[in-house]
Amino acid sequence: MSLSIYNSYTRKKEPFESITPGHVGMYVCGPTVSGESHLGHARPYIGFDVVYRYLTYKKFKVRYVRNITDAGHFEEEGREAEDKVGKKAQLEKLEPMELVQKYTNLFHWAMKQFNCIEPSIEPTATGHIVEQINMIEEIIKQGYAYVKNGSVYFDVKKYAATHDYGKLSGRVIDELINAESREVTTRTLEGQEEKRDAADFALWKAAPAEHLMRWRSPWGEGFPGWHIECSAMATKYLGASFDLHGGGMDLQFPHHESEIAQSTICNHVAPVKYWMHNNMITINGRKMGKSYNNVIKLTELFSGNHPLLTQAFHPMTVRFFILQSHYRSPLDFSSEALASSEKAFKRLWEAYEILKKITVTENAQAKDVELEEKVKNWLGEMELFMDDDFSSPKVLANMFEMAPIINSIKDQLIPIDALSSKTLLLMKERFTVFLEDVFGLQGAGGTDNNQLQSVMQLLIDIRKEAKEKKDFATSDKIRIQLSEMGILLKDEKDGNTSWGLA
RNA sequence: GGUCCUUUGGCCGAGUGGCUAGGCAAAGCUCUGCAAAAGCUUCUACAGCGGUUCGAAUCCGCUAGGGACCUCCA
Repeated sequence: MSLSIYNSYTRKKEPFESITPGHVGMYVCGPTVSGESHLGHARPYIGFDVVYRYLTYKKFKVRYVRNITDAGHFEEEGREAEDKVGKKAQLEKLEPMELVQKYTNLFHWAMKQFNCIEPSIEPTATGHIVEQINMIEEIIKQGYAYVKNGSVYFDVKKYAATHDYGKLSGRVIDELINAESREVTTRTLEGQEEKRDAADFALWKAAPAEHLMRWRSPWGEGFPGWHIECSAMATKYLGASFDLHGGGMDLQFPHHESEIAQSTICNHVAPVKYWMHNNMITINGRKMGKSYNNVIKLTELFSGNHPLLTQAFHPMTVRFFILQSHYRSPLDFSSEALASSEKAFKRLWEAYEILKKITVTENAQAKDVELEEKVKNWLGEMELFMDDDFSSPKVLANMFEMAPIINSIKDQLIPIDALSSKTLLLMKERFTVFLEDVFGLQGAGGTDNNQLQSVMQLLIDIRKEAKEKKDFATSDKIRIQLSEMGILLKDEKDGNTSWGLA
């Protein structure tokens, strides 16, 4: 019953032992709010939400920190950022915080749609400029950074001489330093000529005159480099050394590698005990990303308004789709795959709804010992699977094994006393814990409206009367028209009729 | 060019030495006024070649395909 986590740093599954017993410090790289979140972004936030939920279920007190990257050179697509100071009226100018606000709100909205629990602390980069400057000063003091033309760079070569730079991402330092490989790349790096070495990265960048986001620093006006914010905020809220750091695989290098270097120099200790990296969501086998021009934004996904989508998808379908694969495996998106997840989720959730309604008699013994054992085994495995590096697909598979049993109990194909009352109660409890508490899933339909319930019951009664009178024209009219409205009637074995959203 | 990963049935996806993953789709059956839902059954795959082993989808090698990172990136 103890949790193991695959640590990207050691490339091994390791037993999870938190630094402070009973407590976990967890940091996840949050969004850059210069644009709208897409399906690819959904993976880490849902994946680590499940990690957070599971740790909480395991009785850890978790401090979950997820930043908002709101500092940098932001421009909105289709809106010119050029801002010759004073030439335009205040309101005509692009205000970077306007973008930040807009996309932060949108991100929060999406997280709510996905039923992701809010982090304990959601610090912004712009709110921690002082901490970042302090950290950079400390790195300079330690002799691992140098100032050039108002910018500050981290001295990777010096750091690599005594530290294992490149270990997390499996990089060979010599290659990075000599950087011959860069000949292959097409893009030229900004400020490259200022660096002592190509592998060095910026801690602070001097702001050009037209740059809107700028802060005063000991080195002149500028803005923080991309990597320093995470180091500064993680240190501030989780301490020099904390338990878990999560993010997408694509952040391993250079972002997380640099984070390790900065924090190690400042705090004289490795910042993170367990590094976790989720794999990418691909589309036609290719990573979803801005530069590939293949992104599906979350708003498009929820509305179905995208050429690659055949329909709209409910956030819970997306959540379920993501949980159906292991977080370290690549996950290929297609409208078809998502549609199949939608059906699967609906089936599982309906079985769960039925399970919740099953009345358990007290202290009944199992009549079907073989089935009893199977069910107990499936239920017992669920936690073991999650303990094994969060194997959510296996937990779901076990639940699907039990779905036909639940449905059969309802239809009395399996007598309720086949299973002991103890096992039935355990099944109810395990389903609730895993589906709702750990996986954070919710029913997709809003069918719990009392008035709607009453109206539906009335229609069902009328239809039943019509059927009894063999007035099938009326009964079919009710069924077919409801179906056109997206409501499905289900005639059940016992003569009752239930309904649900299609 | 370097580093690393990956290739599972019509589709999506678990699985790392021996035992049915699971889902979707499809087909048949049961139930049903018809249908849907539900239940039962069928579909038994691991890129290719070679090796290790009593035994390999699972380990090793080679070949072929795909991908990620090396550059903003979840």
